[in-house]
This record gives sequence, C-alpha cells and structure tokens, in this order.
Amino acid sequence: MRTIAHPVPEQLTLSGLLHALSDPVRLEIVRTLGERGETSCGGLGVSVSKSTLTHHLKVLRDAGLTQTRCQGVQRLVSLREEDLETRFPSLLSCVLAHHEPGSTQMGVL
Amino acid sequence: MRTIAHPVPEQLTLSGLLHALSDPVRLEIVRTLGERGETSCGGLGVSVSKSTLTHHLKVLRDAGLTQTRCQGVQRLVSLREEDLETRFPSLLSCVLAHHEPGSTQMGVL
DNA sequence: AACCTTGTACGAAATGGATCGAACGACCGT
DNA sequence: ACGGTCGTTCGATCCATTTCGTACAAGGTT
Repeated sequence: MRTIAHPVPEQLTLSGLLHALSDPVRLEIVRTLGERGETSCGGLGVSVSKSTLTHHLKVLRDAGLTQTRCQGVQRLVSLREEDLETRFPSLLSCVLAHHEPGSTQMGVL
Repeated sequence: MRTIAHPVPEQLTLSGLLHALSDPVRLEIVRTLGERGETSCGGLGVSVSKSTLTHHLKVLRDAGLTQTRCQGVQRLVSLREEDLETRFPSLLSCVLAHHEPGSTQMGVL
C-alpha cells in the first residue's frame, strides 16, 4: 500500500475521538506519540501482537488522532496535533497532561 | 436505597472517564446535564428503556462524572464539575463545548 | 391500607470489540 | 533472485457491553 487514507479535520467527531481514546492500549500509544513525536509502529513498544497493533493504529487513524506516512518498509505514525487543537481545543493537551503510568490497571490508591 | 456510592476524586482515572464518555448515549446525558444542571433520571429525555438508563447512569457515576442524590422517589443527577475540573482540567469543558447532536446539525466547520 | 410513580436489580439476548496466529505483501539489503 | 524486516489482512475466538423485559423496592398520595 502506498497511500493511506486519513479523514479531513471536518469529519472528526468527538464521539469518535473519545471512543478511540477509551482503550488503554490506544491511550498509551497516544501518550507515547505525544512524548516522542513521530514513531514507527514497532518503535511504540506496545505489548500486543503486531496484528493487534495494526488494528489499534487504524482505529486511531480513522478517528483522526494520528497520521501515518510510509518510509521504506516502515510506517511512521504521529499525532495530528494541529488539526486536533483546531477542532477540539485542549482535548489532546488535556489527555497528554496525565501520565498515569498504569501499564495495566493496578494500584488504585 | 438511601445512600449511593461515589468514587472520591483521587480514584478517577482518565481511561475510566474516556470510556464512560465514549458511548453516544452517555455523552448525550453528560451534555444534557451540562446544559440543564441537576436533572432527574426521567427528565433526561433519553431514548432508551429505564433499565438501560439506570445502567448508563451507573457507569457515569462509577467513572466519577456524575453524582446522584435522592429526593423522594426521584434520583437527581448532576455533573461533578468541580472535582473533574480539579483533576482533569478542561476535559469536561472541552466535551461540553461541542454540541454535535449527531444527526441534527451538520457542517460545523 | 391500596395504589401510583420513580427508579433499581436481575437475568438473557445480541452486538461489538480486543486479541491472536498464520498467511500475505511491500521494501530493502546482499 | 533470495532472504530478512516491517507491517497488513484474514479468520477465528473470547470477553465486555449494550439493550431489553420483567420483577422488585422505595417513597408519596389518597
């Protein structure tokens, strides 16, 4: 595949974004991207299988949270920070502002 | 039932909030509460059965988004705006800032 | 008391979504 | 061309969730 489909900013819905962010794995991916910037799929360090990772990245991309470009054999993923900030101000920054380490759900005080 | 359990602000997690908000019905409830303030269950005007409404309200309450108090035979539901603003600044206001009725209003651009 | 209203609790059915392994495809070395 | 790396697609499985109807509980009214 050479070109990858991305929704335009006007198509983004709050429901879609929240749904995409409601999964712990995807939330972790978004946080990682927020810290490291553009990262390859394999470089995300997520503890799921490759096929599952592909699935989650597609959900994030379809929701408009991320964009993906091809570089050789890799897919470089990054947050669509500008588009998101324009359409849903503060949403992304609010999410990124919370570094809850919880790799899984543990230690609820 | 006289007393209803609510989580303390420290227990609230971003994942939990986003998950609770990721359902269209619950998002609609939250928006309605944001506009009208404290409302009885039946006054929410949601198009689901009573038992389903109870379920969604429990999810919202367990996530820390709402609080419920008893008044006679009714349950008055309201947003925990202060607690949410303290723990996740801008999150709630960002969500409430977007009135997408879903199919009613289009072309927000 | 009996009755109505408001909401909850309890299953049960149906749907959706997360997960994986295996097979495949694209790209880049040698 | 061959093989290795990176990621996607397919099919299946498993678990969570949404939804409902019915039965029930609590509170108010007459």
